Amino acid sequence: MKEITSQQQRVLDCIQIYLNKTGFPPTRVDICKELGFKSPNSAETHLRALERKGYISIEKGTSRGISITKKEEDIYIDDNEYPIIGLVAAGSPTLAQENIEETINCSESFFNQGFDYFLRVKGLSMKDAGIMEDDLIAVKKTNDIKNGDIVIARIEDEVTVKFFRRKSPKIVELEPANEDFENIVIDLEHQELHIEGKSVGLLRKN
Amino acid sequence: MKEITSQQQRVLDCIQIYLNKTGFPPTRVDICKELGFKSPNSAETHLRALERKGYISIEKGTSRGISITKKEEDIYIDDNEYPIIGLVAAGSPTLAQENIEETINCSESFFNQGFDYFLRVKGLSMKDAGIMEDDLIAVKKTNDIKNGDIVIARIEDEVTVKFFRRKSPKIVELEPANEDFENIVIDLEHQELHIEGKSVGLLRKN
DNA sequence: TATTATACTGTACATATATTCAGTATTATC
DNA sequence: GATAATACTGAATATATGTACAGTATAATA
Repeated sequence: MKEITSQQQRVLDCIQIYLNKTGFPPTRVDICKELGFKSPNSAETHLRALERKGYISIEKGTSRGISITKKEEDIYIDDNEYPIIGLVAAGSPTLAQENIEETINCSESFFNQGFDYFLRVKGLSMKDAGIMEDDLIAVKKTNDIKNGDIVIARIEDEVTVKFFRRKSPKIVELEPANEDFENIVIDLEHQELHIEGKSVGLLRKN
Repeated sequence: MKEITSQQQRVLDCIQIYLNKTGFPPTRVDICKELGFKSPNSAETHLRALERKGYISIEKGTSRGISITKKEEDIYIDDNEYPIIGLVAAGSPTLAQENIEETINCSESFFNQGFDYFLRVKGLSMKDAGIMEDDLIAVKKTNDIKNGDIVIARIEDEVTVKFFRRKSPKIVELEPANEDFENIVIDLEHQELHIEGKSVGLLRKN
């Protein structure tokens, strides 16, 4: 992270204080009022400098579109805050900040086994297993998968939740729990299958 | 804190998720995009309702001037031990010591609303609602029941979990979520129906 | 010495945004 | 049966806000 000047630090502090006080970021004019500037462009140039140096990000054309960039230390989940990650149609579920909807505080042993994050379910392909849309699956990252486990699997770029069935050393079937969906048969010689983890529990908020 | 409707809850959740994702609150149009509304006034009226009920505050004339009011539950660091009670075929679920299988430690606000105990589900009469055998339902003791709520009901000595449907002032139907089960029709003039509470969430340990 | 970054004032303008008004429809409440 | 609350669409508007442009001045850098 690049060095910032004392004035830039004042602006950065001002944003944080304003956020704590109001719950939303300041406008250029708000910053000017707080710090005594007379032109909104004074705030603008400082904001641009802070963005260039990686301390904030600014959404273009968006009012109050300032967000303070989280330091890496803050991203890693400490102790008992477990992130909820949206199940995106394409791409792997990652712990990148922008994918985290919310966090839930509970103990590591909440679901008997340890787990790593919550995955928000899309669709009804596992409805007969009692997994409904918007349910939160407690996911444990592991390669220790047994037949019949509910796994979070990635095929190419598609992430899906299904029962795991190994048919032969080279053939794996991913089986939905919904008669409207078909089994996904994967020939490991020709297709790549990545197991993100398995379900160790489920949480539903009405 | 007053009750809010499911749509108002969706808007509240939308604000929280938007905040977590971007670092600043959404505009009316942002909320419309997220929830599929076509008029900014749809978001506006929901926001006004949420403000009136004390869930958010809105700064007048200020873009993105929404802040989520902290709940009392969030201010106190509460973890409580919530008991798991077995759903016995006959008799009311009671908090008597001998009925408590185990306790679970979590915050009161774990399921958005407060709740009182966990009920372990027997049978599959609610399977199409994603409630499977041995699941734990978070039960809130209340008489504030709306049609479509999942209630824990006692008829004479039999305790059951079903959808609540009031058909007329004197007729209530308890509707299972499983085509192998029949609706239970209760004539309040001739049968006693006691509502133990309603489901506000669900927990499953694999 | 020329260039770049910092640190401002001041004006102007397109547009992002809150907010009001006019409707329609359904449901709950009195 | 009337009233209020919920749940929307759709259009219109004043203003809040981002952002570009034109300047001035100082300090650091190459």
